[in-house]
Amino acid sequence: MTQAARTRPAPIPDAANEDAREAGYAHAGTDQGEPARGEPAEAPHYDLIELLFFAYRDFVADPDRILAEYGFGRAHHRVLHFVDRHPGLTIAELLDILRITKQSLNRVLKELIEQGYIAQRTGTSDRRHRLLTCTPEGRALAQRLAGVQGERVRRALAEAGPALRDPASRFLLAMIEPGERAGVSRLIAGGDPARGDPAPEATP
Amino acid sequence: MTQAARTRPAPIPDAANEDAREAGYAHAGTDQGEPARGEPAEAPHYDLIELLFFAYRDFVADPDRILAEYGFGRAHHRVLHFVDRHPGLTIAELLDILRITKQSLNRVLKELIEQGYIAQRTGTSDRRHRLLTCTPEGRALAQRLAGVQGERVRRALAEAGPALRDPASRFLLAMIEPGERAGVSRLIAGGDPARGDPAPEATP
DNA sequence: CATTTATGTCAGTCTTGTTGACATATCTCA
DNA sequence: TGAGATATGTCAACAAGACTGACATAAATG
Repeated sequence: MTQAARTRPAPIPDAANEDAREAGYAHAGTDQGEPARGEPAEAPHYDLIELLFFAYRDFVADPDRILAEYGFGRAHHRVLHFVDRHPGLTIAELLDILRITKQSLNRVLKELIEQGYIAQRTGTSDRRHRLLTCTPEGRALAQRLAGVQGERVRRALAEAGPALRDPASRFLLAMIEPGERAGVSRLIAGGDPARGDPAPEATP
Repeated sequence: MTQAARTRPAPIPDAANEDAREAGYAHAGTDQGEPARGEPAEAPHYDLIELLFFAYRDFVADPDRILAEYGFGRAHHRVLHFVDRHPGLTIAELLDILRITKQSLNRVLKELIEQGYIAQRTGTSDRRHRLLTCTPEGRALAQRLAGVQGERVRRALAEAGPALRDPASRFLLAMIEPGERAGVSRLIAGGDPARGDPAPEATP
């Protein structure tokens, strides 16, 4: 057993310390402190804020376990995922999606290439470009990872109601920076990340 | 300008490389490859998977900017947030919420205490416990951080429809590991993280 | 009094992000 | 054609935040 899981067995602490809540600078529950007379300035949606934290925490835990088998991390996952979803992606496009520096990207990308999960080709119309694609191994891993995440989503919708799919999507999209939403929508719709048009089906 | 934002100005790449999609191990869009005859084994919900990634990315970007002013990071934010929400929280409870090691927690917690954002008291019924509370400064910072995240949520609901609040909550809750949901629900409802009952209002 | 529990701490490692500087190949435009 | 801009690659250093293992102390508990 690792140290991350402490000595205590229960997933939720079980110490029944009745006095633990004699808070000093206390406040609790629904009272949110008046911000400035006049405007009640509604309280933050603490429920959604925290649900997003916990949901994301569990959402990435599944892939993390698989990635550990390969000696990879989350950074590798993101690269593999978007390259799998968008074969022919360039470095610049990937940088734009991931919002990290090219040095950070290069480190993990180099490993994925060296270990045969991603392949590079030189662009033909612009030979400066490096077009990234997954090898069969990379594709298999990417799909295994998407599999466990998709399974969590599938189960969530099955349990909470398939009707939630659309509202959940719309909420999450609205949580994205307004200026980015169009690009993200195109990307998710399978569109070319570089342009506005739909995905040109891979030429066979 | 930093290196993270590359030379190219556009948020979405603008190179019109028409040939970029002559993929090698190509696949695209909706075809998901047959998994094993018999069961069609529905494709993963790539839309929700990716929306979660992008939404979370922007969701944490707001606090990150504020935290940088104080020389703090995301780890400090999480600690501050849950201590603010649950005054009198113990170390063990916090470890259980955050799912990190005590060493990791201790590093950031020590900084928050030394710099006067969080205060510690010894438990009275169990003097081994350290009951954590925010100082006024800690509370102010915690609320400023919750403010920007709450504002994003508020705007999302205003734009995509207030009716989404409940469906979004239910979806996110369902995305959480089943065994954890009850505890998370209690926590969010303002309940004592250690027990099953509602929050004992802070004794004045 | 022995053991367990809650917490603190030292020391080292890993992943993944950052900055700054510089190199190379290729494309574009005047 | 040649000057610049663009796309990529790379070296070196650094920081945050996670991890591991080991050990120390105080307090509760039987």
